Amino acid sequence: MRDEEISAALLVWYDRHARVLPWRVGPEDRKAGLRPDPYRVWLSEIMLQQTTVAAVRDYFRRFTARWPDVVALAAADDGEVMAEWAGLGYYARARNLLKCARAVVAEHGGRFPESRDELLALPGIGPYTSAAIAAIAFDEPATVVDGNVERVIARLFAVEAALPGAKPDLSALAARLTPRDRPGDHAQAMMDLGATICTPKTPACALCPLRPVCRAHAAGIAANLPRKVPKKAKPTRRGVAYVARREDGALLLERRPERGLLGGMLGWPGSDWSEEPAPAPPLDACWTEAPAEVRHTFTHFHLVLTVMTARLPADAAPERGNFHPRASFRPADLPTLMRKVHDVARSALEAD
DNA sequence: TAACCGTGGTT
DNA sequence: TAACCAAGGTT
Repeated sequence: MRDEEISAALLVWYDRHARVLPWRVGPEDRKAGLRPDPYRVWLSEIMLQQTTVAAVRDYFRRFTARWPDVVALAAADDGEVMAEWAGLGYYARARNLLKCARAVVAEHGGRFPESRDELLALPGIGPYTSAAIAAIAFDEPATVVDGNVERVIARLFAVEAALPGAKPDLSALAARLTPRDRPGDHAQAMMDLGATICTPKTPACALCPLRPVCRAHAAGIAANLPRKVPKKAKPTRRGVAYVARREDGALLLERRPERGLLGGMLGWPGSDWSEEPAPAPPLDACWTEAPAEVRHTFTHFHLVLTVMTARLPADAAPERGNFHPRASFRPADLPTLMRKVHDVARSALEAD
């Protein structure tokens, strides 16, 4: 079967089985002339980087309700955007989201550029996202290659070389299938197929529109592709977090540095995270160790945090951090690790 | 180039 | 339960 016929079969499947997503214009509406809002396409693509659709849904709804267009987002307060992103992870995305919105306003008059190269020059937009926005929002015949597409292509052409080394080969093969007509729907169809049929562990080949032309299925090795180089084991680090509560209920928090882990997010003052962390209380007080530890796993290490709590007098003067009044403190504004620390500390502070 | 950067669901 | 995995980008 020719490449064009494979693409056509995929679009027929997509017309019937496309997922309904808050940021998507479905195939019927698309063919009727509707186009998605580039702002919503961009926002969804940033949120979806290494993140599942289920996790993104509510964040997308809250962001678009609060900041309906790129001009509004560009004018937003940094802390409010970081708080709204809290829990979604990879916080550099949120910092770059603001940089990008402000660049679109300052350098492009508040409208997203339509070419892949101009999109690629914006903060937080890399090879995948630039192609996705160009194809989905602007109908450019850009080839979109994400983890789904890599998997679909590796199986379709039975590519046995391991990722990430095989990525250039997979991209070249994916480019052969990119149609001049409906490139955006083609990209979304490839990703929907990978997410719902051509899944990592046990692909539903019986339901796949490309099964008749899939070389991995013919060879009986679909579930074994794509091959990947094994990942390194995660080391375990330890640390101490300090939760101080003033008489009036105010809590001592500090804004983390822009760069690095949880950069730009609110957190509890604490030690370094290492094999043997040095204690680093933010002020002299009667610190009590909480009865439970906090365990959390990041991308490249496990973390075990000891939680220390203290009650402070009204005139306490900490060396680090700022007091946040009880009325305005929301655990949901914290990254998940810090939320876990709060849960443990609250139990300890209330368990008199 | 390879390390860094979150989190929650699935297996 | 531990490993795997998800619409990657930056340095």
